Amino acid sequence: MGVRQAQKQQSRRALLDAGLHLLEHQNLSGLGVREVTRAAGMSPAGFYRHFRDLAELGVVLVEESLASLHGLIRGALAEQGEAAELIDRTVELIAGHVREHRAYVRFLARERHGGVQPVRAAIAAELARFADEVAEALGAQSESAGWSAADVRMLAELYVDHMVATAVAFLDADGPATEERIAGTARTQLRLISVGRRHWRDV
Amino acid sequence: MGVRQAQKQQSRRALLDAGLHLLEHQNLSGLGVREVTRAAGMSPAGFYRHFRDLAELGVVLVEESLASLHGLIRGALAEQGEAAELIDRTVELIAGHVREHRAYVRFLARERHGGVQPVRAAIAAELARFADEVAEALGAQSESAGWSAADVRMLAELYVDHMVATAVAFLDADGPATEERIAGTARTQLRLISVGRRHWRDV
DNA sequence: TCATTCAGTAAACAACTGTTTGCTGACTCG
DNA sequence: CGAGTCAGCAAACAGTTGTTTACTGAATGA
Repeated sequence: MGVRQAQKQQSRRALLDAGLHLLEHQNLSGLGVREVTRAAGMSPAGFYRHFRDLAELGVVLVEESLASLHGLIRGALAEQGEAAELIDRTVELIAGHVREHRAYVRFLARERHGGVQPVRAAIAAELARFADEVAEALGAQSESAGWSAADVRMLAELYVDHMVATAVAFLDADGPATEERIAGTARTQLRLISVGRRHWRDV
Repeated sequence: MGVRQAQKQQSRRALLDAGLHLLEHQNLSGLGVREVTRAAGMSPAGFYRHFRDLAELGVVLVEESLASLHGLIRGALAEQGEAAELIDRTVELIAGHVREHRAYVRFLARERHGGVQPVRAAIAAELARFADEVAEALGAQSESAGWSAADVRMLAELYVDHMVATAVAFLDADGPATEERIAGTARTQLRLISVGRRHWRDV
């Protein structure tokens, strides 16, 4: 890639970073083009060399956010071991992810039901793909013998929803103490679901 | 109440209604004072006779939203009967509530993690109070014998989170078919949790 | 009845906003 | 080298914004 392209990419990155930073305390629908370019050290007109809209910038941020989340899910599904310790590790994985990608997670939580339709649609589509992935992994496990595809799918959705809810809860933790309380709650809830799963066919 | 006060209340209502209506397709942080007064048929300056801020208006909307949700929870907890049919009725209750209070539910979903801190805090506080209420009701049930207070509390949080997630899912339903699919998923998930609850102490 | 209160107004304020325009100057490539 | 590309800029556009000001006129209550 030439110097020209590299410089352009750098500016684009600056815009995305400035946007992500501003969105930590603000909604996408309340963000302004001038605000972003100012924070990125660029003139307002420059923005349009990279994005048509702020919505377009938002969609790119969604893709980046969910790419990182994707890694998290892959990691959690790849784990092996006893159910209890698997749960512990999953929750710790989520906590770590939130610590490292705080801005992305906050952005996702804020815009998942936010006022910008294309962004909302992008998030919903990606989360649905995650549920597919989790469903596939669950279906391959021995505990799912005798489960219908629909039931596996709803279990996957329950897990994804719970993961998102837990991540969002971690966001608002104001110290290690509350963080541990949230982790404890999440673990117990996962354990409850796991018990339900084990006795699913005894009804 | 005198004619004077009644007229003032009416204007206030008009502002709240206009705000709620505009917030169906928009974020609170993207809303403008002028926009609201225009929709309410009032001059911009009139707004300040009723609210200091748009955030203040938002907090009032939160209180109204959660007052209606409160009725829903009371209703669900008061239900009696077999677990399976109880679940069916609860999910139907949620679906009905979303149909009747669509704008309020959308507003809650949007601002729960939105960019306006006081509104976010108000929602979080009210949801925590709901969890308290649910926890109390659960603790009084015979199925909770031998459960620690902390475990009952986490179960209550799981139920509240799930209720909110289900309500939000209903919002995006684009027809009776998807609505029924969402209801089905919610029912199965609740059934799974209920199975887990029944076998909680067998671990 | 008549002074007082006060919800709502119109007008003005300075400070923004998104977007387009023509331009410049550094990179690209034949 | 020299023509062409194109990222970023300054300036201008016509609107919009939140908030304050002094005001009006209907409801109030002695």
